[in-house]
Amino acid sequence: MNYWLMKSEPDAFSITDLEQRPGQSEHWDGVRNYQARNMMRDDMKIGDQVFFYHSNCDVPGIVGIAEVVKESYPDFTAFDPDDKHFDPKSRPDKPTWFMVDVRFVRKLERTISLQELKQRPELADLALVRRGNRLSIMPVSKAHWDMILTLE
DNA sequence: GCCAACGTTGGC
DNA sequence: GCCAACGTTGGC
Repeated sequence: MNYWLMKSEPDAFSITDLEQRPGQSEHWDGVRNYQARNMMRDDMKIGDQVFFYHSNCDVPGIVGIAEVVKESYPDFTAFDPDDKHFDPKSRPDKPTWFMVDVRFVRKLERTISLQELKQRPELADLALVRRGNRLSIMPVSKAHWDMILTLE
């Protein structure tokens, strides 16, 4: 089993939004970065655990846990000219962009803030806290996953 | 709102 | 293939 962290702006889609979706699951559309796409397309498997991270907000940090429930398939929002994430280069017969479905598992008892994660020497090589990192999806080692949960 | 740190685009 | 210009991300 693999572990991941996925960023979302809570104004656009929050952990509470996921919790309130029918079946508490949602497709993770809109990823338009090749590195992130490759991880979704090639490496994210059913049952993988995901830290749900709120970015671009008052207190950026990890707020909950989700789980992969459907492996990669074409991101159909790329085909829709009216969609914010429309990409004319991605065609249904040859899609550029992919997504997975995730399901709500639980909220953390409290937000584990980015500031707090940065202060932990054990997490110094966690991709999230590395300088200049902007990846919206990144792998988390089991050791880091377990360590982060002890902070809860 | 600012701006650093990227990634992408396109002229050459 | 290089690289300047531009757009985006996301913390602060």
